[in-house]
Amino acid sequence: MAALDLPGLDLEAPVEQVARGLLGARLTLHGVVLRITETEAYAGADDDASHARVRTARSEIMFGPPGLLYVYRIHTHHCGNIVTGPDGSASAVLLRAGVVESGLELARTRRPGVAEAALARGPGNLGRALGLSLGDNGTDLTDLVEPPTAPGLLIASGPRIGISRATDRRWRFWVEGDSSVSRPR
DNA sequence: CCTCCGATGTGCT
DNA sequence: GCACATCGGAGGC
Repeated sequence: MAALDLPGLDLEAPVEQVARGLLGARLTLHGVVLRITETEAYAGADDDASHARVRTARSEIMFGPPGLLYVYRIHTHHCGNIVTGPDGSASAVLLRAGVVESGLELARTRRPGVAEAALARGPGNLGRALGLSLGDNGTDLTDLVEPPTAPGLLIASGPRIGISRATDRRWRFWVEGDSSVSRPR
């Protein structure tokens, strides 16, 4: 059986399917519980927008077993992904936005003066609200992710944001109408 | 070793 | 719409 066995959420399924399935899931990290509202799927060698289009020290984690945390740095921010797919295949789901359901005070401390709905809006802001750092790379999320409990979410999709290659894939997914979801540029 | 640039966000024009 | 912070990673030499 898979390293990460979550009811109703098969992390070894195709990455775009997992990205959809993670909407409404809850992630607990560094004192904050986040309900995920926006994700993006990234694959391996066949995805020119993915860090794993080439296998390097940075992307190595994406080739590992599902359920691990992949953290990368972009400019002044840290972004978090959940590794998916069988061990040996490269794919991950970028966490783009969420709603802070617990640990609100802590998240506010990390992002002073920011409206509640915007605390984890955008991957960099989400990482900050969760207190992510490169040291979190490789964290086993097995006991830290709870699959969605409320089925029937209205899910929308569109092109991924901020990439210059493989822009034809509609691999960004979000909960329609949720105020925490980020806007395309 | 060196140069270029980014799965971002904010602030200013 | 555009500049820019800020530094690790990727790739060139």
